[in-house]
Amino acid sequence: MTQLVWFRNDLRIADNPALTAACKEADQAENTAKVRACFILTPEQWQEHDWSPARVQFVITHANALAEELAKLGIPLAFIQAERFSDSIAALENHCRKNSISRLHFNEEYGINERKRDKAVKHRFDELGITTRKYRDQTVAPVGEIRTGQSEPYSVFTPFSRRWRSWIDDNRPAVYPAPKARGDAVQPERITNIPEGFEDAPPALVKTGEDAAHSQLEQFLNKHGGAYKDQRDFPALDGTSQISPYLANGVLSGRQCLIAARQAQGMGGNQEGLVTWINEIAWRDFYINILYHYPRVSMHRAFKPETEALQWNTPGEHFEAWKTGNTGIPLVDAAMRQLNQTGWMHNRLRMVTAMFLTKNLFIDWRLGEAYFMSKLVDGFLASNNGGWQWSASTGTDAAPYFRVFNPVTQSERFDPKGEFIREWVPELAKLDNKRIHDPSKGGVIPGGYPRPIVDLKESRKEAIAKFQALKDQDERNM
DNA sequence: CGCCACTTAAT
DNA sequence: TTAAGTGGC
Repeated sequence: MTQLVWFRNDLRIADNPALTAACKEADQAENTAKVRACFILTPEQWQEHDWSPARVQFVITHANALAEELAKLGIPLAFIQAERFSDSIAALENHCRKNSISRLHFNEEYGINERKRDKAVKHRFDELGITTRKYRDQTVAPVGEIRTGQSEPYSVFTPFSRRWRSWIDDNRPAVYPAPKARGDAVQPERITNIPEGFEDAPPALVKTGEDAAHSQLEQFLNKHGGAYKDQRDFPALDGTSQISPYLANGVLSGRQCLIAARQAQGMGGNQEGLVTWINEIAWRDFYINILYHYPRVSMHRAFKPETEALQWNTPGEHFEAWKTGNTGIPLVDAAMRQLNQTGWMHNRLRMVTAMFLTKNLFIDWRLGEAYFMSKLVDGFLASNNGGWQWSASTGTDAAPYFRVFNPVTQSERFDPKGEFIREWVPELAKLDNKRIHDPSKGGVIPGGYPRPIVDLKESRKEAIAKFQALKDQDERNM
């Protein structure tokens, strides 16, 4: 009787329902019952899902750290090589045979390919007589639980979040207990090579390991949590939690974040900041639920089907300028350079750059979504897709199409002294606080910095007209 | 069915 | 302040 925990998007020991359950089942069996673990490397699949080198290196580093910590508990973690999800089924089967596995435990993932893979594994393992058990781990309120009065999924955030908060008050989620040592420590396995194509990543953004993740979380809640509401929109400030790489790859769970934040609230301090931050955890749960209820969003389809008729511009020089941070709009360029150089972008700037690509350049949101994934260390399908579709007005709870961020206005509001711009677009560093937001407006543009590649006013008007035409078309069809 | 509220922009 | 719009109660 050996239990196998299959780690995927949950690279942690604490608060891990699959791991806790496997250990419990082993404890209830005879003395010799063992717990093993595995992680499957599927680099070709990662490539296909646009995983960034930064993310792959983060995952490998943290899988190694996980193997080390599990080894101390007497739980050996095996690394299994498979190119794609479809190969991982046979590889897993082979591993289970060699290690006389009787039960397989894993936490659910909600992308369409992940779901297909898990279904195929269950089907095959049913034939083999190996029990599979899956757990709803990724959200604070188990995915699918939060529904309207008519038991329908929510498609708008605000009512979802109200229901979510009351669910939490009623259910008081707790973390799953971390398992105790199950015997002598074992020698940990280790991945030593970075898969081909993922070698070239920016330096690691955060420290490695679960302990480091928890310190980062605690430090944020204690030092910056209270000011979060007022500071989170200013990219030059250290106002955000910076835990997204951990969260996106399961080194921290949403539950742990929520419980830690509520604890910090209980200890006094500014409540409003933490309320706002908890709302961000709700956004994450919301988008995971959307992915779960509407699989089309992970099949490159718009949440609002009628927006599929939009004729996006062919991506050419404009798309290149956006990617490389050479649009002539300082805040957009600063943000894109931050992304390219660090694998991370401030959240407000994700909205600003996404709106600029989809509304001002009128380039397909799918291209932006894929580009972000290919660079972000915290690239997470549900949130990235949700955010892009929100910005493009093709998604749930979309920004009304006539509301287009003006990137220069955003710059004046959220980087008033141009500090963030100066850091990432050094050629503009000498401009004064007024001119730095739009150097093309009067005066000489510093050498090498481009003029804006589009007219903001004009392009905004055109985008709104295209959405308006779509709406008129829709009404004629009714 | 009428109303509230909205990761907000433009005025 | 208002509102080119609208989901959910």
